[in-house]
Amino acid sequence: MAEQTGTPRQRYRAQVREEIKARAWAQIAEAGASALSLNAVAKQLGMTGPALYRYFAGRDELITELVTDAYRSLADAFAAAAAPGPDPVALARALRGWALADPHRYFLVYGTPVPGYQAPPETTAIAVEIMGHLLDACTARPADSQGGAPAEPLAAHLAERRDWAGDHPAPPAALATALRFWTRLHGVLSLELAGHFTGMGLDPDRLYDAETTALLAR
Amino acid sequence: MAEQTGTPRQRYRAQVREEIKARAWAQIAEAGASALSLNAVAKQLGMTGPALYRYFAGRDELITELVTDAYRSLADAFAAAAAPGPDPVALARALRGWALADPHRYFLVYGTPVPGYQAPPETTAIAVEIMGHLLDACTARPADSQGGAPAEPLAAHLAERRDWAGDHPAPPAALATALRFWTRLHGVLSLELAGHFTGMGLDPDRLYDAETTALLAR
DNA sequence: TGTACATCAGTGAACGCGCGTTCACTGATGTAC
DNA sequence: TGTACATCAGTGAACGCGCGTTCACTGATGTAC
Repeated sequence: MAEQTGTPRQRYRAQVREEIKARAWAQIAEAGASALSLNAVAKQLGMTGPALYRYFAGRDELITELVTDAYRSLADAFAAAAAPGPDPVALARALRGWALADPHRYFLVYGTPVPGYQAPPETTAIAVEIMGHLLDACTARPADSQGGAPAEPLAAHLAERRDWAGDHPAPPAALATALRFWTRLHGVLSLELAGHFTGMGLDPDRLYDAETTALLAR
Repeated sequence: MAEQTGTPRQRYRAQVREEIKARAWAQIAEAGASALSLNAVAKQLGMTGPALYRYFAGRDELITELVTDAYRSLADAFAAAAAPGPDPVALARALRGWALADPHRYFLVYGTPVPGYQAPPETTAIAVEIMGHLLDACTARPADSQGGAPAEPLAAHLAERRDWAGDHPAPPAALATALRFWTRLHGVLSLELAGHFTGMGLDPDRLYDAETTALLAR
């Protein structure tokens, strides 16, 4: 995983940084992001608290790095899912797989904003990358590939504001489909991960599949 | 608002309880639920920390009460929206109005679960009440009122598991529509409130309206 | 290959802070006669 | 109406705790000659 370049000391540094982040994730998984404590992470690594300041400027920088990594991991998951060819269903599965693999990672990115903290600027580029894969898949659909005038009002709005699409040449119909994809899958996912379907006695798997299918039936 | 019954002391107690909760909400709105501090709330009320223990057994009980109140307020908002008659659009507007009026209240109910804490049992009944209004509105739609065999696979699943609907006599088609309503609107809302559309340069209002319209076009 | 030096990971003590919670108490409010 | 008593809201001190962060330091690792 980690690059094997640089001096021994550099490699050691990189390795310890990764270990710190791994422990931090474990701690977040247990008690949520707001409970992340530098001292506790250090103790788990057999170090004292101040030692971590050799690797991160402070708690905020650590969290920032974790958020960026979380975004990055979703982008990678999408890239892997898109590798065989453009396929919305593969992306839908990848999104859910990514979310279920570590719910707290999902929440760190898409859940309740951490108060007083805002995502680092790099995440914008990664978000564009993520949506890029989705737009690829949608554009490849015959139903969305036409560049003609979109029948729905939403597409008109989207034709004006396409910053989120980067410089992707997707036609308005594909933009609309991609966005619907995004909001609807997150709708099921966020309720599922927050445990609301368990309380309702429903099977999230079926609901997610149903939404995916419905999206493509258009 | 508060009942004017009971002895003066009881009325005073109820009043102070309400004040404590109001301050707690303000604090949650500022820094999130995990930052809620009894001492800080007490200080804002011109009291010392231990005084709050006359009113709540501890921090957990206070949060539990806030969660219950949050659920209750949504149920009330739905009841008010449904008063003129069954109308899905009115409920959709009520949901968004409720969420935007106090995003942290939304997050307390539908956002990242507070670690180590789980919603009190009363909330289940309120959730059924909330879905009841939604089911009323959907059942009233001609498209969903038929009791015939549902065309979609989702409706089959829903016909089996209808605990979340309480004893509501909604036909499977209405169950499916209500659930779609619920997940799709939360999809837009949760992304909106977490600030993801701002980052994308999109107008959440338009997206929400589009989803509402699409849901009824069926 | 050996020695002198520089780098730097990690320690331990200390800083000030705020947290939830307990306890014995004061003093005001309400009640009973 | 007045007095004796009970109730109970709120205080102030104290408990132990963990937090993020700083600082001067030790001692191991790597580098230069």
